[in-house]
Amino acid sequence: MTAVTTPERYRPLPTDRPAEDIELEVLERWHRDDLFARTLEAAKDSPTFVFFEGPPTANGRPGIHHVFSRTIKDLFCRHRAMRGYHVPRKAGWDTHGLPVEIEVEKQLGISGKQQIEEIGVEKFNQLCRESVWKYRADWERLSERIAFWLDYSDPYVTYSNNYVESVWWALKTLYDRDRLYRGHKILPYCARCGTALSSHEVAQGYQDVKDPSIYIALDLGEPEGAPYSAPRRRILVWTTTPWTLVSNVALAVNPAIEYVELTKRSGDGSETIIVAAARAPAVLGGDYDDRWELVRRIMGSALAGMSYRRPLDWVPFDNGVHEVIVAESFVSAEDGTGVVHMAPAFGADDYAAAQRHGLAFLQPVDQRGEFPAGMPLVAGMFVKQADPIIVDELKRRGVLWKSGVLEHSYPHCWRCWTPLIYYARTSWFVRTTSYRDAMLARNARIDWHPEEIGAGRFGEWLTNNIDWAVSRERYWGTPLPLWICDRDDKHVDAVGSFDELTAKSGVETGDGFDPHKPYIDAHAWPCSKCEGTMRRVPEVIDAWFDSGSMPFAQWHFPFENADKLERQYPADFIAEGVDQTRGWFYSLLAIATGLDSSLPRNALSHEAAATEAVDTAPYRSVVVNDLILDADGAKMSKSRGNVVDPWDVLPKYGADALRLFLISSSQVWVPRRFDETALRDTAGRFLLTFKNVYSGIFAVYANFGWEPTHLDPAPPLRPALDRWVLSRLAAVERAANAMLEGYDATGAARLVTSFFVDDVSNWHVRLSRPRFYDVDGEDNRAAFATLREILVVTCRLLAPFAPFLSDWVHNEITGESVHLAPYVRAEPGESEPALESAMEHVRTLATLGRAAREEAGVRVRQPLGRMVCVVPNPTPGQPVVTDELETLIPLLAGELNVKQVSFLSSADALVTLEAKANFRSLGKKFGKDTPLAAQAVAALGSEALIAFEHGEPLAIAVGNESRELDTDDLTIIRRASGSMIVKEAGGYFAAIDPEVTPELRMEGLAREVVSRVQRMRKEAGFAVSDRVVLAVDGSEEVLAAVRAHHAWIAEEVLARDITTGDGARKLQAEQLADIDGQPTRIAIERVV
RNA sequence: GGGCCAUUAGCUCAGGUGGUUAGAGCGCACGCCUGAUAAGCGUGAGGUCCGAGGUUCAACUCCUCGAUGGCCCA
Repeated sequence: MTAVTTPERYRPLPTDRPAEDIELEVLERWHRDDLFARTLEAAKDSPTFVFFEGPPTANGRPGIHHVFSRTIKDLFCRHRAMRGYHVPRKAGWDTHGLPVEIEVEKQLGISGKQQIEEIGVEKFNQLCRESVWKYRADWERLSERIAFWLDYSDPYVTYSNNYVESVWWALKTLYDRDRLYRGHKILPYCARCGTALSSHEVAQGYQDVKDPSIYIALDLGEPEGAPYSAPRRRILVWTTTPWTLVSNVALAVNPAIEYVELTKRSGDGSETIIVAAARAPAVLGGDYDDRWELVRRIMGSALAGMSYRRPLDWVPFDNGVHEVIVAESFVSAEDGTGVVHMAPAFGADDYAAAQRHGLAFLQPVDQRGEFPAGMPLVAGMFVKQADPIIVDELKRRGVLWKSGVLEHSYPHCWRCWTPLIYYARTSWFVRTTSYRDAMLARNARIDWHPEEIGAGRFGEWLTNNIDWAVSRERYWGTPLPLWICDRDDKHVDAVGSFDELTAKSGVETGDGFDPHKPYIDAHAWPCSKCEGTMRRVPEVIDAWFDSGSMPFAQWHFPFENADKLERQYPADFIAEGVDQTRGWFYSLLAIATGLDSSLPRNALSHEAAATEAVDTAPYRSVVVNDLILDADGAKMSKSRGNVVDPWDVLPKYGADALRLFLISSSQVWVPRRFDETALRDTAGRFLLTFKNVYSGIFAVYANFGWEPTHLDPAPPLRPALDRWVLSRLAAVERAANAMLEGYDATGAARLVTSFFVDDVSNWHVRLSRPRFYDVDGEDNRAAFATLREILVVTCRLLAPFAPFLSDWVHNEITGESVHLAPYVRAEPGESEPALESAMEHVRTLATLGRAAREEAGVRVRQPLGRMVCVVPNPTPGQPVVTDELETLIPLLAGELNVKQVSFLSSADALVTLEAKANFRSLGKKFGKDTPLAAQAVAALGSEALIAFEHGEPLAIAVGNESRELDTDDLTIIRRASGSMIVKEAGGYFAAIDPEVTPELRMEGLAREVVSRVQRMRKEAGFAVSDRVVLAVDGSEEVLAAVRAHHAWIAEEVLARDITTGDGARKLQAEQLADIDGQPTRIAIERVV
């Protein structure tokens, strides 16, 4: 482009310039202009769109899946900001909890609570406090690099004093409402480490082991008011943990399962046993029927309420119901005997059943997992080691029915591989079950994406809600603000603020106060109800309670900022991964519902109109994304080594391509594979096309002198091609906006990108290319004005997905950032449905016409004479060839290089008709004979079908019967006949006359020559505006063609002079070309 | 161990109240274009719709069982 003399208004975007380069340039400008702040400032008086940032833990490096969820968050916020909303985005950090502790344990090379205590909680927590910031810089840097606009200047931090104080307020509020209580929780517990394990840890420790598998037979007592005097009746019970039999207090049966009572055929009927009917073969042997006789069948519901004698009587009962059979639906007939032994201290199901039935509670096992001194036989033994001794004792007592060994998967401690035991620990609970229905009602108002999670996974989870165990016997977390009297543990002080703590304990809570362990545990005060001392409970709380408190704790509510909370609650939108279903999505809802009217705008008022503050859930809309898998569909994990580091991907493809790929490859709630090849081929290719249209067409030619002025024709005065694409643009603009408002990012991204590729690049720009060359004509101005509008609006539509390139181009064209532009224009372009449908016709016909040319074997450069078209007519009587279609005919003729295009109202002249059976309709009439009927339909002739189409009856014979057909019964297809080459699809026909007349051939040769010359000009490095002289020598036919089209060729190749036949003439560039098989010498030279 | 979801062209994904012509993009083959050129465009070939049974005139679609992958729960 040496000849460019005008200054470059529009910077080009060389295709070899790395994506990263452009993005870093844009980042630099954002930084310089403080753009994020400016967008907030610009909308400060507008309605607020409330977004909650789910706080990440910054003690791990951010990965590709974080790029994914952060892209989702950013794009919807960005869209709403462009729609004119004020969208504050406060960052937050999740800084408490087990993951932090584990990270520090690793760092110290220690493991387990004992070793932590050896090091000292003070030091340990100090390290935790530092550890959470280990990767903070990485997070901030990555967020910035991927254009996740988030305000990091004043983040909420869950360990900060203000945050902890707000959480205390929430806990006390719950306590005062009787929604926080002390109970027991059965936890997987490692006796060696002395610690309960999280479910995540348990999942890591499953191992196949051999455990005893024993059946015991327990005597039934006489049920009160029994109608018969029974013999000795025993019920069979199965267990793999004999040691828990010491604590047996009840048996459970399923009320809906049938049980059988059997007696030995060889016996005298004085002894019977009871077992689930379905389990008898497994327990007694497949041939049990030979040896056992059925006495009666009993439903589980009838067994419930009976009493029995427990197997071991070593531990006395204190209070509670015991030695009774209870009905429980969790009992299955899949294994065992259909009768389950209950030890409420050692099983979650058992404990829950104990709560329901008021059962006794026996816990003769200490924290080391050992039976206490004083216990017969097993005193001081680790419970698992006591198993054989207990089995022997059962045998001695005649209770053991049979024993064996079972190999199964059992959880072990992932640190020391000690088998875990399920163990009742004192725990504090939020009584979520007491307001479960309110949570369900609030959930019903949440707009879930995808919908199924709200009703399904989350709804189910809420329906089966159990109380939330919020206490943790750990160190680094918000301390549970409860102080308990050492004389009487029913005396409890809940502390809801630091001032309250000061008032109670006298301690100063100003600067330097740290509410964490171990300092907080030092504060004590006299009990107000007795002589005792109030001491804090040792537990900290679940970190999910921290993050679920963020709506108010981020503002230090209720101690300050009540106005901010009022404005920024509830959230209009949140977005996180599916793993948050039982995590943050739940904790937000559980806490907000539990606090109820203690939070502003949080009343449950279903009847209120939607426009009012019926803010019944802490978030109105939630977008849930699924995992990112590796290219082979496997989960990414460190151990597999298939984790993708975003920092490897970003320099290669850029954040725009990465974001666009993640969003558009499939709906965000479907697991997606991360494959660099796919990224390159989809998002990368789209962005390349976008750059090409800007740089290779718009910028290059506009820089020859066009700029937007009043001289540009108004849109209604532009050619149909322009009006068509502007109409499409307006439609896409509307639809993309609607999709984003409905949280369908994938749909919007696909719509915008496919519009740009198909309609803009492949059609409008391709057909308009010659229009850009002649600077300053009316048509040229229309073409530029149209392309400019397309580019500007497309940049805006693309901005949420590809915020860098769109801004670069938008800024280049308009001088303004795209992120300050409106997503939808105030005055959208004209919508012209008739023109859009006419263009659909033309594009379909062009496809068919190309296929016909292909079949005829005539290249596009060779003009042909005529093309005949048929367009399907859904409304007979209305003309198919509308004015709009009429105006587009030249485009079709040009695209297919034919001289004349005409339309027929029916294809009858071009084709013969064939019929194809419609099975759906024929099946109803002919039933089993449908295949025969179909054959008869296929055999119908063209003439009969034409007659049928004109309304005459048509019948086929099947078997002996002849039946008349309806139009529904068959589909008529048309096949080409005659000399034209015909292609058909969906009722469209394009027929091309393949005859090349001598005249057409001359013209074809002339075009061939032009094509060669253009290529030579380019190869010789001439500028597009350079004038040349041209000399052609070769066959008479070629020379004749050149002479015949002399003027046209001269115009096309900018030739001042064309000479023919003077083979000796020497010019700057010369080439021996093959023009349609004829050797031809072509020479050109640049002239001034 | 229990529950849920997925499995469609070589790849990534659409789709279908059960009806005989199952779509798109990429890749591939062939061709076009050569003033977007380390670009652009078109045409075409690719599918026992995961497998096995069953229901039905008819199954890729419905039912049962199974395989593989993923998720959740224990």
